[in-house]
Amino acid sequence: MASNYIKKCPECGSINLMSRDERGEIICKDCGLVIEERMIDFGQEWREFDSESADKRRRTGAPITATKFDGGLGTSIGTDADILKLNTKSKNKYMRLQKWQHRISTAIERNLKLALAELKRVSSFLKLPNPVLEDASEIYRQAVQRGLVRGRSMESVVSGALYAACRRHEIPRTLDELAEASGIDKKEIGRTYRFITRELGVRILPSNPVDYIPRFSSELKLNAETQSKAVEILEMAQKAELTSGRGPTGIAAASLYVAAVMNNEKRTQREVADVAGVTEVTIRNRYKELLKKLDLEDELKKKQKENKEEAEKEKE
DNA sequence: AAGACGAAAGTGGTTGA
DNA sequence: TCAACAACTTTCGTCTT
Repeated sequence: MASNYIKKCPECGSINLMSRDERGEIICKDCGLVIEERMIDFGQEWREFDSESADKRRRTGAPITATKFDGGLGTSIGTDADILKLNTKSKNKYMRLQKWQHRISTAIERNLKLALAELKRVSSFLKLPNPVLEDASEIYRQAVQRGLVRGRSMESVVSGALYAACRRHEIPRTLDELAEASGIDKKEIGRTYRFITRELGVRILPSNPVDYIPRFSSELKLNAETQSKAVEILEMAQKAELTSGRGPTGIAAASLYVAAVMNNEKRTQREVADVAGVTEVTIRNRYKELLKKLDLEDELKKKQKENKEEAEKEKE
């Protein structure tokens, strides 16, 4: 659904892989800036978390925003006017029900308010675009309604929802990044992520290593050619079925490493490993496979030779 | 001296009986 | 529920630049 292409981001300046997502937005995968919006009405206006301003700002009902605890819809048990018409006995009954409902909904609302605040905090820390935040809110809301939060901390469910939302929008952050941003243990996030996606039936595509390239690339300050090269290598690797079953970050990192060496922008394995959150060993393994299976050895040597020659020319 | 390489042992998660 | 298993990590010694 998402098509990728290279473009320069006016916000963070990084020459970057942009993605047009299912909402028609073009998003910088590095800083999360929304470059172009073609859709009529998503995002923007709903900055509210209190129900007072909500009614004023929202248009006729739809679209239902996920950042409000019940999406603006709700069931209430009778109005005051209704109740006045009833006899005393029934009145008491309905008032009890109203009270109950009030108790339940305020409890959920309180929880959701807190959660949404946390969600916003973490997502802005990670510079995630608005659609992801919306999606995560929706996931969290459903999780609460299904009682999946019980026995888990709110924060971990928030992180899990965010992680899932990132994956869905193909702007993945690693579990490590989520862990750092939220202060929740990586394993815990992974666990709740698996749990809630399973319980809610959220369909997640296996994450695509290509999605990691732009961010790693800009963090390593590699130029656009190197980045394209890395994507190229990655696509070849996918065709050669080198990618299945491996950690996507490792493969992305290895492709980037090879591409960097080829383009005379060499980074050490350590550097690449650090930004990708894997070890040098993993990079080495993937990198060895890439060279072997894709017959890149010759190309690599050739490029290195060229680079050397250029370096000598410079000296003169 | 730093980076690259590879072997060996350990960890956490998945899978299948 | 347990054991086998694959991917990844940690650690460490050796080779290369």
